[in-house]
Amino acid sequence: MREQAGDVGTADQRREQMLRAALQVIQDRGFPETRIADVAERAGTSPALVIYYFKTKDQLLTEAIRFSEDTWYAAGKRRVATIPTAAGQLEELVAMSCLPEADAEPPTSWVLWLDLWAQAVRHAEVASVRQKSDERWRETICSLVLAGQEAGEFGQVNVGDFVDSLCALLHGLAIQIALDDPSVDAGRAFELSMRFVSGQLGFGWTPRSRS
Amino acid sequence: MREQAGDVGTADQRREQMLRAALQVIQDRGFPETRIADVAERAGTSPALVIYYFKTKDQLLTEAIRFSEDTWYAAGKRRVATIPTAAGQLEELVAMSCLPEADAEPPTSWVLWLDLWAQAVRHAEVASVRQKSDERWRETICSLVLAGQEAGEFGQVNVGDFVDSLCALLHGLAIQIALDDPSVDAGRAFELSMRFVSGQLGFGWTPRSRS
DNA sequence: TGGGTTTGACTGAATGTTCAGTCTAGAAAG
DNA sequence: CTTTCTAGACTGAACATTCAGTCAAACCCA
Repeated sequence: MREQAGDVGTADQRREQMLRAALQVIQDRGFPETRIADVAERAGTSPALVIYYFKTKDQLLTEAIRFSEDTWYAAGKRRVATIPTAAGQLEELVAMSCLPEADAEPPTSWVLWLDLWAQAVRHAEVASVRQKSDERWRETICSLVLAGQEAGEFGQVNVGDFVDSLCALLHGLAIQIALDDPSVDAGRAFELSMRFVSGQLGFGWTPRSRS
Repeated sequence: MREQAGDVGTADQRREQMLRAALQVIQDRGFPETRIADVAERAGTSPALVIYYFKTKDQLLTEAIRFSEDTWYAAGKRRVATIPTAAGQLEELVAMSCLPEADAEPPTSWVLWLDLWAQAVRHAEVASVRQKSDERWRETICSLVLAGQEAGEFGQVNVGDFVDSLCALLHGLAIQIALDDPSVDAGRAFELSMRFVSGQLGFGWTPRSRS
């Protein structure tokens, strides 16, 4: 096997390159309208090669979504790890699901979620990706809140109820953001979420500048 | 034109019949996978006839969604009108967006919303349907809350913030319900929503039996 | 070392299917 | 007889997938 330093032609890298390309296409054409040819073009290869790596279009798209979710979750974990207080961590998570990131690699945007949800209805594989992703996310928040409660940062609310409500709220706001709704932009969504969080958990919070 | 009493062949009725058929197909195939032939079959006619009534597939689907939203909104208005207190009215609206209806004609289900959102991203016409529908809904709740506040039923929260949060929450919960998420079923969604509402507006509320 | 053989990455040109939309003509109503 | 409505057959384009093979690196064995 080629193990040299700057080698960009490895199979794994090719795969990932295609997954990224797929995500971009999904983002601007939508999941069901995404053509293999588009992905190939974006990745600078031929349709046949895409099929060579992923047996079917379906597999390609499903893996792309999974890839996106995993990356997003990993980024969340990483960012939270750098923050000391539970309140700060929670704020960071809320920020992640409200405020757009400049870096964005791959660009896990809200639009993708809309497709994810719509596909999950009929597509079992996608449904399971979503389900797992959601669960993972909820558990992250859950344990974070519990830690905050033990540390005395947060009041004693029912954690299960709080987490489910917060997640629903964030998803609902994500829809507005994704669709550019004039009444709720990203900043507003962030503020509403944080007001909910601080109100429920009983800690003080005031709007600051965006990071 | 035929104006006789029991006539089911009128153009308008034909249209509506097709719209209903379209909604059913969208529901179980998804918006982008809905074929003219499916709709025709469901409506018991030919594809050509469907095109005769709606010039294009796109127009058919868009109108179907609009039809669904309008019907749903009208039903909401009607139901709310029969209830005296603002708190009761609000509860009814929350129930409508959480609890499944047996009658359902046409079956405005959550699944449809997922498609609506996903389509709205790229499809301007659909986006405007969604936008208007959302706005209408928000205004309904808004004026309802204001009325409740004047009547002294509700406390003095910022109505704009409350409405946007509630709508987001309801949408987020709708996703879970639509996707049969094990952690949040319809009943739970209703309870979480009502707890939020009563908490924010400061009125007493305890779970009762579903209507 | 050098020949042959294997293997993985890759491609361009088919293939076959699926559909939206058209065309033509027949039925029904007035 | 004319207008409105309806259907069956058809067309043309779009697209996923297949196929038959090319090319080059890697491995093997004398």
